[in-house]
Amino acid sequence: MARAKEFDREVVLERAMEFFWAQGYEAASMRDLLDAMQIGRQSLYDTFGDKHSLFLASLGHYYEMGVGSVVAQLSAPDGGLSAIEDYFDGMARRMTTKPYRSCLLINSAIELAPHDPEVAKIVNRFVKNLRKGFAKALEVAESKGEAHVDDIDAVSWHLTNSAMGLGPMSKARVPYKDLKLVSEQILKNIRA
Amino acid sequence: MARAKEFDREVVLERAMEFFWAQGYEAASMRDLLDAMQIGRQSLYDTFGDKHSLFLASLGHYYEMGVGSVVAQLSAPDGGLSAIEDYFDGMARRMTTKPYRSCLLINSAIELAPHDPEVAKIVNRFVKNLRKGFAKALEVAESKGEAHVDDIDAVSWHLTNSAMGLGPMSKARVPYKDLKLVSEQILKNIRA
DNA sequence: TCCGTTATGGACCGAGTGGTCCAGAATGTT
DNA sequence: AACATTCTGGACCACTCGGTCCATAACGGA
Repeated sequence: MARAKEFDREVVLERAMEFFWAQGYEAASMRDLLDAMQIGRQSLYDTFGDKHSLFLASLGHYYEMGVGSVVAQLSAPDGGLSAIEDYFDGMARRMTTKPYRSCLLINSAIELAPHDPEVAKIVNRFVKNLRKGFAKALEVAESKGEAHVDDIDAVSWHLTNSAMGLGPMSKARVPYKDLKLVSEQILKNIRA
Repeated sequence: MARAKEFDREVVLERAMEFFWAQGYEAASMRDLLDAMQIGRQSLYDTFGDKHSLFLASLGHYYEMGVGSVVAQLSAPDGGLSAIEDYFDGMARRMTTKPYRSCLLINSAIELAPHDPEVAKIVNRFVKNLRKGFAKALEVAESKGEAHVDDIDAVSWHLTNSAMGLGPMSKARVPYKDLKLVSEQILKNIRA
């Protein structure tokens, strides 16, 4: 054996993810990416491969670190309506404060999915999981008597669509005040 | 006077718009753009200025030719619920057939608005107009007794959010069948 | 201590970018 | 017919892109 890596893979991947999230794929140049990751050029190529592979790794990291747990909370056995409420209000609040970034997966859907089958696959899987999460939360809500949903399939798709809408809305600079109205209206529609 | 232009400004602008629509801003190179527009290099720069100006012109053209009339139909005095229904079903159908392109303005919101104040302004104006269109359609629907809307502000924002959601949804390859469910559910929520 | 292995970062590469320049062709006016 | 004006398209520019190469430094094992 010989010299050990001077950086932690997780740490620099996190930085890459942050940078892609803030800039988008095309707009993020490898040079700026290197700066942001605070890592040597060759080290990056040795560790992650090319730009596209690095992006896929970042997307994976984003899912595991961020979205995964949020979606999981939708399926919590004690969740129901409040889980859905938390999801939408959390999203609305996150998108309209501090770094003003919408969801990396939604961004990727728009920018890359049409030309990039691998990204398209990941995004499609995310959407399906999100819908499943909503469906589960609706079942729980129904069993708790919080809501009466006649067609869980239709309503869960509708909720998924509403979640995706928040991305473009925040990018269009719609303020939290109005996104809050959206979130409340969504809840009102499914409440018993 | 001298030689007349060999092309029609509207025609080549339409082609540019189509190309930006299909490719996105960054992914559309000037060389490919020239091919698509079937125009000489210098002619383009003389007529439209640089790439960014050409894009803004394309976006304007998109609004005037496409979205403008669609939004206008929402405000039609005999519209009401059916206008809203037509809007969503039309969007869902358009996004999931033939060239599979979502709305250029939604795409631009994601790709450019964060870094491009001019685009952000246009997108923001579009969103506000769309919301106004929905509000008007809701008023008409109410006056016709098709729906009872307690909070037009909240519901029109909700509809706007749902409309924006269709963009990412279609890019994520959600099929028409499911988008149709979304569209129906939206209507169900506001029907009396 | 010395060797083999690995990480490192700057030099470098070809390709492609948006944009400019200019010689020449095409046209309306006189 | 001759001129002035304008359009046209290819040559060309500086620059940036993603990616590779390589000499050197840093380290672990024997």
